[in-house]
Amino acid sequence: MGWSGDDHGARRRGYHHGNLREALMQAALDLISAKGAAGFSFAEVARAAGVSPAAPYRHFRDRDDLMAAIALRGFERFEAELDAAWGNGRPAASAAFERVGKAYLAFARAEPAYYAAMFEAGVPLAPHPELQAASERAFGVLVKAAEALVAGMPKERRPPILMMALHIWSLSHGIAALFGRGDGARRSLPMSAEDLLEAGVLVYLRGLGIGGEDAR
Amino acid sequence: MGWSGDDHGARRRGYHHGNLREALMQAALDLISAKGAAGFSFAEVARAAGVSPAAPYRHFRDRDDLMAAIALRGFERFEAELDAAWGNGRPAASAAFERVGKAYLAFARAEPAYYAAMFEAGVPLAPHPELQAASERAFGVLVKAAEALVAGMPKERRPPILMMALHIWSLSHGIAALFGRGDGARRSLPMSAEDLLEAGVLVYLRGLGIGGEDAR
DNA sequence: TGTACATCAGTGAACGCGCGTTCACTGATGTAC
DNA sequence: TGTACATCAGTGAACGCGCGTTCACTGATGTAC
Repeated sequence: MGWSGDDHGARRRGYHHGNLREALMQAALDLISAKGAAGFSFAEVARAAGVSPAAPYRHFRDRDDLMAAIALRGFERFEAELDAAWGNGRPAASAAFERVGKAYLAFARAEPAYYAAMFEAGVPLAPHPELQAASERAFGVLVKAAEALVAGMPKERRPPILMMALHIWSLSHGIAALFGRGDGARRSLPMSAEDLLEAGVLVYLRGLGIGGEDAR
Repeated sequence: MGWSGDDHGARRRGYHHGNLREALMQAALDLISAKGAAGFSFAEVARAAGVSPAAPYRHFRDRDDLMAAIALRGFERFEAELDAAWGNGRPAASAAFERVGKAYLAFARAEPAYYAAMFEAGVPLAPHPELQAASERAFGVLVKAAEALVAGMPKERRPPILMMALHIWSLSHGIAALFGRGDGARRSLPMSAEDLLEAGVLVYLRGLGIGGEDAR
C-alpha cells in the first residue's frame, strides 16, 4: 500500500499531481465498479489516488460533488454512444433503432460505474442544472430516433413520440438494472439481455404498427 | 432523543423488549424510506428502536442480514399483492393483467423501503436460498398471468411465456425505478407512471397479437 | 535572461464522531419438581 | 401453589478504526518587470 494505488491519468510530477481531478474521478470509478455506488469514501478515493486526505477538497466540495461530476460525464458519454449508434438513422431507421438499444445495454455493461452514478447513486438532478441538461440530451437521442421511426406513418396513426421514447427507455433501463450487469447478475436468463431487449422492442413497435410481420 | 424513537411493534415491557426483531426491521424500513437503501447503520437502527447497540446482534448477524430479512418479507408481500391483484384472472385475463401492472407500481410507490431492499440494496440472492425462492414466487405471478393471457391463442401463435413475463417485469421495474417514486422523482412525466405502464403494456400485448384495436 | 513575487495545489497533523463488534454482566421469563 | 434453576434477551462500557473536515504550512509554477 502507500504508493500502491495506480496514479490514474497524468503521471505524477513531484509535489504537484498534475491532474488530480481526473485521477480522483478515475479512482472513484474503479471503486464504484468494484464495490457499488455506495462503495467508496472521500478519504478512500484520496488514498487510491496517492494523495493526502485533504487534497480532494481542492477539486470537489464533497463526496456528492464528486459523484455528480461522474454522473455528468457519464451522461455525456452515454449520449455520445447512443448518438453514434443511431448514426443519423442510416441505413434505415429500424436498424438504427435496434443499434441504439444494443448501445444502451452495452453502455450499462461496459461502464457499470458511470451507469450506477447516473441512475443508482441517488444523485439529485435538480440542484445541478448542467446534470439535468446532460440527462435530457441523452434522452433526446431516444426521442429523435423515435421521431424518425414514425416519420413514415400517416400523421393520424402516429403514436405520441414522448411516450414512445419513455417506454423504450424504461424497458431498456429495467433490463439493464435487473439483468444487464456483467458481474453479479441477480438472475439467470434464458437469453442474453440484448436479445431480450431486441425482442421486446420488436414486439412493442409491431404493437404501434411499425414494422409488423413482414417488414423489419 | 434517547427514548425518542417510536418503539415499533410491541410496546416494550421493561427489561425485555418483547419483539425487538420486529422493531428493528420497522426502524430500518423507516430509515430506508427517509434516506435510501444506504441510509442506515446497524447502530442507528438500534438507537431508533431504543435499545443498546449490542442488542441487534441477538437477532441479526449484521447489517446485511437485516437487509436480507427485509428483502425477504418484501418479496413475500410483493407476491401477495400481485397475486391479489391478479385475482385468478377474473373477470377477464386482460383486465386482471392490467391490475397486476398497477399493483406493481403501487407497491413500489407505497413501500419504497421494501422495494429498495429487494432491488436496489445490492442484496445478493444466491447465498439466501429462501430469498431467491421468494423472488421466484413473486415473478411466478407474472408468469402465471402471462400464461392465462395467451391461453386463448392458437398454440402456434403463442409467444414464449417466460420472455413475455420478463418483458413485462422489466418495463414495470424500469418505470418504477425511473419515475415511480413518490418523493424525489428524478424527472417529471407528461403522464402518471401508472398510465405510462398501462399504455406500454397495451402496445406490447397488441404487438403479440393479444387484444388488438377492437378487443377490450 | 534573471529575479522577485503571487498564486495555488497538495501536505500532514490534528480533531471529534459514529460505527461495528466484544464482553462480562443482569434481570426477566419459563419450566421442572 | 411455591421454589430453584436454566435460559436467554438486552445492558453498558469499552476497543480500535476510518471518516470527514480544518488548519497552518510548503513547495512548485507562472508571471511581471
